[in-house]
Amino acid sequence: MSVTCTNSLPRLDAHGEVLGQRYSTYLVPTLKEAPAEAEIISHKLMIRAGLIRRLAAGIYNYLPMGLRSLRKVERIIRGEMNRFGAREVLLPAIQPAELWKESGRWDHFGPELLRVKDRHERDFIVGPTHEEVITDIIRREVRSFRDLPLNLFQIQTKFRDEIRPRFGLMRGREFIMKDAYSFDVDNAGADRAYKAMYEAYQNIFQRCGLQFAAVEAHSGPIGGSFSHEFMVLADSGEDAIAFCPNCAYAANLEKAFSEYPLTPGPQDEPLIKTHTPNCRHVPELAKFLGVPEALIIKSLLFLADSEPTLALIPGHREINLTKLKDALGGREPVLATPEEAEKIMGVPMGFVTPVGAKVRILADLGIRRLGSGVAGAGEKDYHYINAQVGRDFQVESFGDLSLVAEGDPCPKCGQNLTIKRGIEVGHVFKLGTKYSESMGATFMGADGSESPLIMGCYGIGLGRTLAATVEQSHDQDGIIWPMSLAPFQVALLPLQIQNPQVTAAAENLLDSLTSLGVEVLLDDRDERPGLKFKDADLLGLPLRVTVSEKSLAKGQVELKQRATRSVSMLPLERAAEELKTLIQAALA
RNA sequence: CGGGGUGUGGCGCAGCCAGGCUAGCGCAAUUGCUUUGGGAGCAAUGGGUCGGAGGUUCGAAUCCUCUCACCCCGACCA
Repeated sequence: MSVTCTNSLPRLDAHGEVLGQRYSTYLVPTLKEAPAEAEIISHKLMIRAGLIRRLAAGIYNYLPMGLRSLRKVERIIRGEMNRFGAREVLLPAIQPAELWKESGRWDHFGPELLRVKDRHERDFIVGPTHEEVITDIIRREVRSFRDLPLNLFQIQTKFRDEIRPRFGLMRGREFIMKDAYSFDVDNAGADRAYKAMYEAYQNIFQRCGLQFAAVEAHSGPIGGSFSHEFMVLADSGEDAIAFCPNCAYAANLEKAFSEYPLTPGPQDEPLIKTHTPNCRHVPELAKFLGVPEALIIKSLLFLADSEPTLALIPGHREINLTKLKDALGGREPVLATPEEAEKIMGVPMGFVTPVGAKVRILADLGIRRLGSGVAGAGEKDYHYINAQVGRDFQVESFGDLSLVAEGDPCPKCGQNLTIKRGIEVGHVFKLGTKYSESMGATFMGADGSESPLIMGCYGIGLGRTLAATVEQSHDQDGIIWPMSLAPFQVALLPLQIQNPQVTAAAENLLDSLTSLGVEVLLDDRDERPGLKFKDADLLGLPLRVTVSEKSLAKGQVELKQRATRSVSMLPLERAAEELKTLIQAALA
């Protein structure tokens, strides 16, 4: 068995990638039908186009074509990170448990954290993120303000044992992430680092050809820090975003705030207990009493670490669990079941009352504006009318607990907000001193005093960025790659490969294109034209060049642009230069 | 974790409820001939311990028990 050898080695680009790849010697297992496991379009197309294959739930192989695109995302990210002053490192995937115990996250991270033991029964984790490791480096190596500021990043594999991985690369358990960590001596410096990363991220997603928005994000109970998520707009996105069509306001629904319209309840009216048979739910109660739903004080019983808390919110509003969790100091609120509620409050759900309640009561700001309203009476089939805040029941604290809804007024300009869906591809986060304090990462200032470093962290999901690109850029026939992320820039299709003239013309074009640094996939398979066209559409390379007997007779080749489907003829001898020009224009 | 569903050749599926010879179909693969600008035709060929284990039975892809894997929905509003 012998293999035919080409007389020369292939041309490589500056990154060591093959410029002109022959389909016949590549691995591009395209499929006519999408495997049943794939649900969303990007997942289906990435499998059908032979970019990825699933190994286990939420764990994927990148095949050669997929890897080429991944590398391009990686290079764009690396370039912008370097440009904005971050320095690349590479940290281990496996980390000793001690570090996580020190930061407190060994106990608090939950089952997402994959814990493993080595042969000596010592505890390790597979890194879901690297704050601990990076902080450990800094506390060992950085002593003085003279070493600062510093921003370190890496591009590396993470593992998070997600409850429910789904949508292919979109929410995997193992995934590749760019994570950066900044260290500054003061808040002003930390803000500068944050702004630099914000700008870098805008460049990155722009260069990836994505339609995206930077939105205010939930920052959790980590302190008075702030954060932004970079969202790719797509209907299949797992996140909801509130947008103002008028001003620049945009926020993750978890974070979005609105002072929604509300008519205050009557003041200083007597508390009246009234019979409300079978009125368990807000709409039926409002209808029965002939009052607006907003006047009803919804009392929801939650358990946080089995401690009961009553959350009050106007009847026409919904609770934002993320905000409630923050109000509970980061403990996960779980809505009590009807049985638990009845056991704790002594009445069936729907009649639970804040009046005289022995549990902790938190209320939405709307309740304070409401002043008084209809509340459960703590007795089956009875409600109170004119239950007044402060007089009839006491609230431990008021806060923003409400979920923003479509049409709510914008907190900045008052215009009606709209809600769109998005895929979170990046997150910039001001951490403050959470890790530097718990892990003792301090520096000595010019005045000789020792202070904790101010940190920031900044992440981008590479696979998710790739999937989001496909999600946003495809048609019925397949992927439409932006020039910047396409595995190859040109698909070169000789149609009659048994015709030596056609083959020679294609080989010559391949040679001149690669000598100009153009990335070409030459479909040298002995297949019918229709099949090659279908595969080319599926793979979605931006420029398709067809070499056929027909066009060759006129000294031309045919160019078809994947995105626009526009067709034009190029003179054979100038084809390479013209393609090169097109590519440069697209990348500019 | 709760609910629903699916595991049959590389991919997509039928067969299962009413057990019965060598387990089928389409695509893909291999070979040959024809064909050649939008997933070709004909012919032949190869490939499956029917997810796994146990059980019932003369006989199990099919029925029962256990188990593993995967997918979807939910884990949210009184």
